[in-house]
This record gives sequence, structure tokens and C-alpha cells, in this order.
Amino acid sequence: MSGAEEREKGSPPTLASIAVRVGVSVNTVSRALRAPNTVRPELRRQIAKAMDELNYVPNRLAGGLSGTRSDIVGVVVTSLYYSEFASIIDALQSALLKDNLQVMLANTRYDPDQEVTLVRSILSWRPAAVAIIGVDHPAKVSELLTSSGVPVIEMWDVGGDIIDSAVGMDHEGAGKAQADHMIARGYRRLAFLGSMRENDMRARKRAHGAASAVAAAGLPDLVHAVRQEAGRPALGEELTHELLDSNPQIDGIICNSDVVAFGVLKALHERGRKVPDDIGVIGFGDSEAANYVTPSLSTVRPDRHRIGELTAELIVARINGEEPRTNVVDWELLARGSTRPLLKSLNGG
Amino acid sequence: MSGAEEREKGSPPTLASIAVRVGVSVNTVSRALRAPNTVRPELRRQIAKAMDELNYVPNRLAGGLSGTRSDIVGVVVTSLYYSEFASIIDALQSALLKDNLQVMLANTRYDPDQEVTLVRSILSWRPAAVAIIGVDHPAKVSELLTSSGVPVIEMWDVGGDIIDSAVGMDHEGAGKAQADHMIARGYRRLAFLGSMRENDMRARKRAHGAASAVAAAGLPDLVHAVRQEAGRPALGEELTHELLDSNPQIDGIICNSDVVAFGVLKALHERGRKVPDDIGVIGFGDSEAANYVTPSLSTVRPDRHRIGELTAELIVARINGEEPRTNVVDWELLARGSTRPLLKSLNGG
DNA sequence: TGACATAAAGTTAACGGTAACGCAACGCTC
DNA sequence: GAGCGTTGCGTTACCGTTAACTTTATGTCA
Repeated sequence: MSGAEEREKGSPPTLASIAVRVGVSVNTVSRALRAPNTVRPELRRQIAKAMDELNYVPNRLAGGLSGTRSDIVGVVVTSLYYSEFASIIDALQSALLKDNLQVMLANTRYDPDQEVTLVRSILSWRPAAVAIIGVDHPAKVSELLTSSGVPVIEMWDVGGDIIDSAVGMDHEGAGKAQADHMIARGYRRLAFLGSMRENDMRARKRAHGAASAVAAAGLPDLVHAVRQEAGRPALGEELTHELLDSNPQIDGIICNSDVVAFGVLKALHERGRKVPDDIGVIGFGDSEAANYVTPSLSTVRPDRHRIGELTAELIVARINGEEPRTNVVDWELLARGSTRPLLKSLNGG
Repeated sequence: MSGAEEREKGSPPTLASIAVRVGVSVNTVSRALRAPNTVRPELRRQIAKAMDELNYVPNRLAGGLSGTRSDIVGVVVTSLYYSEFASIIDALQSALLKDNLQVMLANTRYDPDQEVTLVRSILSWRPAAVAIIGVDHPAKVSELLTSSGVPVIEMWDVGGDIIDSAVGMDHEGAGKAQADHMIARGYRRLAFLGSMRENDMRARKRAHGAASAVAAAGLPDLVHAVRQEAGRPALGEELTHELLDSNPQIDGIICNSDVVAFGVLKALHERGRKVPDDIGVIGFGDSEAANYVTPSLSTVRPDRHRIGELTAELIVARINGEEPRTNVVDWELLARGSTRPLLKSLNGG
């Protein structure tokens, strides 16, 4: 019971410290953790006691290097602003917890060069799996991920070439639904407004879906009021003023995000345009505030929580050798105060 | 140039694969990465070429095990909902990038048992530093962090016992400022409303600050309308109805967060109470929508971006051996439409 | 030209675990 | 009581990289 086996302070205790203290081999201590039923209960208790006393924390770098799994899940997102993906990460992280998988986070901020750098960086930790936003990546990213051999779950979007597995929603369909909703509510001259980064393919797909719905209805072409910068409420204000200055006939605005829509509503109020009678607005994303602005914002609610959860399930399944698969998650269109109610006369009568 | 040195597919290339291909020792390849000026430029080029061709990705598990640093920064937050800390993480992650430090994320969801588990888990990766929300932790967490010897930056809050270093704001002062603002605008019977988890010491400090400002002004005691659950707009609605049913004399509501305040504004509208004339509301957090609800929400804006940035700076400084320190970040009170304007007659005479 | 510093590589030994294998002690069967 | 499977533990090798030494080639100066 002397302190001879203690490490000089500075370096944390190792399995060997425990082994010496208990008087067994290193491997027995390792087994007590990894395959407890192969170690006598009495010995197991002594080992546990020693670990507790020494405040032993296993070194998973060593474990990952030696063993086959590393217990790291790389998560690559394109943005952390405005909860866009925070709740996906939240659900994902929490679901991975019970399998003892740790999230390593990277944020590309919609920069494809960063994406390459960050994916390479994530892979250098030999993750058990990688979850990444989007299905459209720089060629080098796809190459790195494919050749790494780790399971890859692409999130948020689906369709096109999937590297391995995917969990997401149909963005083109969502954009089409936004436009169809506006058309059904009697708006005829529509615009698509918001942030549209060069590499935000989801936004492009929604815009495309909206444009085709407009075309299918035989209405004038969808007007685009977009800019390559982050979606903020102030951007919505600016774009609305620009849009209505040049296209005063617009009577419906399809927004690329709720935060942008907040600014749109404010700009319309300033210009004296009545929402929803004079002009309609629909958002995307169902921000926590969408139901609390005036008027309340009609929007599309993607099931972010479900995406995170399903991604976690899929990661575990893939690690356990199950086959790749693609899950499509539903979204819901929430009709609220910023678009006119359905006219019974137009609808059922 | 045969394929003899290639690894059988399945296991990714290692330094040794590169070494064999170029015809040098493993160490030379390592040096080409780590201390390039000790390797002949010509040889360096060959090595770089081989790495590129084989799609070499270094194994940082091995690097971390062997070397002294691990390049991982553990980040422990209490919530990911509603952007509360997402923008801190965003700023932090992006600032750490240039020092090649990788964020490993954990979310306690305000559960102290989870906090112990997660901190232990983070430490098992032998991080170069740990950034964690709050200065009040379970004893075991403080013990683990202290005995681990890694630099620890406590974020968001300051004051009390700091483990190592801290970057945060004065929450008691912010709560006091919320109350002082309400008092200055002529509200006299104040309530503090919102989510208050048992372990959210920042919320407690703000409530305490508000209560002492009310007491100092000689006004009736601050009424508390709080619940131990996540802050959502719906919670604000419910609590407002409960509060005004039992305390109809209340004329000012200090909210613990903006998202809760959104619900408060809605409930007040439903009850026919005029904001800001009849009753005032102030939020906390400056949510992206705060300036876009009706009326626009007076609130306190913490500089989350600065906190993330400063935390990154501090982490790098501590890794480089600089002394621990505590940085206090400013907040700003934004007076908007949900509180009455200052009455000149009361103010300047 | 020999002594000596310097540059550029190679050798060797960790880092802290895990996994495969080996071996003794024990109980069971016939 | 010999044969054999099982339980419980120790031995040994290895994961991929870095750091500390050592060695060899090259240049410099008295």
C-alpha cells in the first residue's frame, strides 16, 4: 500500500499503474474494462477501487490506435448560425451517447476548400463513421471519404450520388410545396428570396422546385432575389426593398429561410404592404420564433430531430456491418398568418 | 515503381507506405511533415508526391499517443437548442482552426450526471484543452479537470472559483441591468419569468441580480414565475397566464431568454394587455428574431462571438504556457419596443 | 590536411492500450 | 485417474507516429 507505484504527478495514471497497485498484469486490468466477465468478481472490485482512487481515465488515443474502432464520429456541417443544424447535432450527439460514440465537430461555413481540409482533418482521427451535411461535395471530399472506407452518412439532403448512406429530405419537393401553397392561396406573381451560397445545393433545389411549380401553373417566371451571403433578417429587409423597387407587381415571396422572412415581414410593414391580404410570405425551417412574429409565419418544418436520430441509428447499423441505406424524412407545411386562408369558393365551391 | 509496397486495400496507407515508396526511412517522412526544413527540398517534393498519390491521411491517434500534444479541444456545453451556445461554438471552432485544433463536442443538457460522464469521456481523448460552459460544476467534474492537468477554460459565466481560466460575462450584473431598465421606464411590479433548471447557475444569478435591484429601489419583491424545463416560447405563454392569473398587478416581466419572451408577448396580446404601455417586457440573449417580433423586444445582448474568440485565444495561450487568466466580456442592453421610452420629465427634469 | 561544426539522414525506443496466444489450475466425464 | 474442456490470468507482439540519439556525408577554417 505504499506510494511506490504511483506515477510522479504530471502524467496521469495508466493501466500499468492500476496493474501494479492491484498486483496483476496490465492485460487483466484491460479485460476488467473490456470483458468484465472474464475476470473474477473479487479482482474486478479491487481493480475498480484502484481506478477510482487513482482517478484513472483510459487513454482512448491508445485504445483507438490498438483496437479496431476509434469511437469517434466526425460531424461536418456547413453552418452553425441560427440553429440551422444545431438541433440535428443535438439529436445526433445525444443518440450516439448510449453507444459511447464521441462527436468530433467541423464547420465548413459553406467553403468547399475548408470542406476538403476539414474532412481530411476528421479522417486523420480514424473515425468510426462520418456524418456530413449535403450530398454535393467537392470531388476531393468524395474521393477521401470513399477511399477511407469508413461509413459515411450524408445528412439533410437526399438524391443524386450517395457516397454510402443518407438521411435527409426532398428539398426540391419542399420548394415546390412552398410555391404550390402560395398559388393555392391566390398569389400569382411570385419571387424566391434569400441567401443562396454557391455551394448551398439545398437552397438551389428548393428554388428550382418552386420555379417548376410556378411554370407548371402557367404563371409568370419566378423572380429571384438572392445574394451569396449568410441569411440574416437584415438581408431579408434589403432584398425585399430591392425586389419591390424593381418588381412592384410581386404579390408573394417565397423565402429561403425563416430568419430572412423575418426581415421580409418588417420591410413589407415599413412599405405599407399588408400581409397576407396584399402580399403573402412563406418561410423555410420553422424557426422557434416563426409562430411568434406578426403575422405568424407560414413555413416548412423539416424534422431535424428525426434526421439526427436516424443518422445516429444508421451510424450504429453501419458500424455493425449492416448495409448502406437512404432514409427520407418528412417535412410539414405549416399554414399560418403570413399567407391568406384557403378561399372556400375557389377550393370546394 | 511496382505496387509491391502498396498496402492491401482495407488498411489506409501509413508513413511506412510512403517511406518504402520513396525509399527513405519512416522518420524522414515524419520529419518532412513536422520539420520540413530538415529534409532536402528535392526529397520533400518526392515525399509530398507520394503522399498525394496514395491519398495519405496521417493517423492522429498515433501522433497524439506518441507526441505530447493531441490537438483535440474538448468543448462541453449545456444545451444546443435555440442557438444559445451554437454561436459560441461557431466562433470558437473557427478560431481554433488556424492552430489545427479540432473540436470534440459534448452536450450535457443541463444534467450534472451527464456532465461527469461526458467530461470523463472527453478527458479520455487526452485533449490539449477543455472549454466548458459555466463555472459551477459537480465536484467530480472539477476534480477530474483539475487532476487531469489540461488547461480548462470556463465559458459564459465568470466569478466564484475558477478552475483555471474563464471567459464570460457578469450575469448578476445583467439581471440587475434588466431590472434597472424596467424601473427606469416606470414599471413598478416586476416578475422574473422563464426556464430555470436546477443547474443553470447563470439564470439564477440573473434572477438574483434582478431581485436585488428591485429591493434596492424599494419596490415590492420580485415575483418568480419559473419552471425546471427547457425555455420555449410555449413555456413563456403558459407561465404568463399563470402569473397574471395569480398576480394581476404585475406591470413588468423580466424574461430569462428571448425565446420565452416571444411567448410572453403572445400571451399578453391574447389577454389584451398593451405592450409597452400597460406592461413591459425585456428578454435576454438577443435572439435573431428579437428585433422582428411585435413589438420589437428589448433585451440584453451577450457578445457570444467574442466569448468564442477569446476562448480560442486563451486556449492557444495556455497551451503555449502562458498564465491562466479570466476575461470578462461586455453585454449590451438593447432598449426596443417592448419597454416604454424614457420619460424626459422623469429623467432630465 | 586534419579538426570540427553542420546538415541530412537512419536507428531505436517509447506512447498506452488491445488482441492473439499460451499455460496452469480446476472440475467434469467415463 | 487419464483425458478434456473451461476459467482466469500472464506473455508477447503490434497499432502508427514522434522524439532522442547515432551515424554519415559535407563544408569550413586554421
